[in-house]
Amino acid sequence: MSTTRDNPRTRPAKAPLSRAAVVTAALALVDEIGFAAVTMRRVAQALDTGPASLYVYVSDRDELMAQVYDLALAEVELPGPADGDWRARLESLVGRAVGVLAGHDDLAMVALTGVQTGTNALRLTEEMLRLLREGGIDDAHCAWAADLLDQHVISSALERAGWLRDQRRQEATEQAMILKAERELDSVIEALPPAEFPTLHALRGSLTTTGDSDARAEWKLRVIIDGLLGGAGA
Amino acid sequence: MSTTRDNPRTRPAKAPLSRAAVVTAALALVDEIGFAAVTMRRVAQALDTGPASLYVYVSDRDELMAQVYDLALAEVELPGPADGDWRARLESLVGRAVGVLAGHDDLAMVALTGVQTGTNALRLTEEMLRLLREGGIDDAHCAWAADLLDQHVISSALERAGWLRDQRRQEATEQAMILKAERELDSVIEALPPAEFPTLHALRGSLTTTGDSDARAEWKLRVIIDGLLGGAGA
DNA sequence: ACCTGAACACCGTTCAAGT
DNA sequence: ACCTGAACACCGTTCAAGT
Repeated sequence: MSTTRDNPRTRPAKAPLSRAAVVTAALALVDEIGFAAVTMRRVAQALDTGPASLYVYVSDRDELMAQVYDLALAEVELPGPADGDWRARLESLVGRAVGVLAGHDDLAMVALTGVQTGTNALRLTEEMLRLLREGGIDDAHCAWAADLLDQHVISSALERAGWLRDQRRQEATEQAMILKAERELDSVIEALPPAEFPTLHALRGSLTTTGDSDARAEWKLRVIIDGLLGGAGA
Repeated sequence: MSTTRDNPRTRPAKAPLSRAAVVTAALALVDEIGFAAVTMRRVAQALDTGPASLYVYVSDRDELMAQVYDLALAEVELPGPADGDWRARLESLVGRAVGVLAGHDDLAMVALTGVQTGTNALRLTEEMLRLLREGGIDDAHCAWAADLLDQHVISSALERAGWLRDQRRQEATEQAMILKAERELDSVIEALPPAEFPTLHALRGSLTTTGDSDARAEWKLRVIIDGLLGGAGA
């Protein structure tokens, strides 16, 4: 595989370094080797240069990853009239954001460090707020509601990314044991003293069935929107 | 400060290494220098030993941090009858968990890597599930509800930890400019084309007032519980 | 048998020296 | 003026060699 990179036939004649090229290469690497494994040195290597050269275009690793995060969010298409009323559109928007982010390993971790102010992040926030207002959510609460939905997007994306990673690893090892993590939690609960943990024992079956992470994320989103409409949220 | 550690008068005669000692030292370091800055080497240094010695008691950094996370959760007191009905107790429990975790910098990041199966994490989950059932939440949905509440705890703790960090840094530099991040977001929105981002402009005031992170976390929690009671959650 | 010094294979970031 | 080789100050983890 290293021969492919070095082969002048498969590599473009020139590699005109630029901020966009660095960010694009980093996103491709996230998909290839995973978020945590993307280092400045590896990004540089992918661009056939030294790590020091990257600092001409990005100030540090965190800033680079923030750019990568926003580039990924460009993949999220805003829902249109065909997606239904404001609530259906909001659910579409959130679902797509989760899907896109989960498709780039743990990239959503970037958003945990603070509010993202990239163009695409703002584009999604704008649409989220617009739909919330259309749904009659109080102006005073829209910001908090968007925050809550953002946290849902990030958490669900990370959960789903982890699930996908496990899935892939399982495929690679061809193990028949479906969902190792599931069985692990099951046995942990089983070993707990029933007198102190009666509820965990009673609900053991439903606690360890984590397979349908999609259905769960959608259910959570419905709960949040219901809450926004029903109680203190309005 | 380094003289204090080396001074035999202030240091116990022996340092009997153990798993508990390693975990306790690591938690103290998280509070002192922050989650990201805690390395195996620094933990070893705090215990007057070499980094290799830690691997007798923990298998790697992730496992150590999982232990530290669970040790921190021991600080969370379960609500009692004095805290009110199931809902008031649930809100207390969640609020305390957020407070405790936020008090240890970004330690909550540990919980993003997967379901935590430490004793204290399970103790909190047990109580959460018990209260949800007492509140009449369907058995089939309790696991998902606890998951949603967990995500809220972790997200809110990280948000609050970041806010506390900014606060501390601000005090240290004695800067009068209150909440730099706030003003930054404000100016970003201001610079946005109003035609494309009308809602962000309209809600600019409420979007950039992030000060009361406590009130916001409590509002979000109310929304979630309302949603659990009102709609698809029941 | 248990512990650990020293080493291995990495990091992010800087900056003087080159073009 | 712009770019980058080489270096700096770190990492997590391993393992052979000591006690």
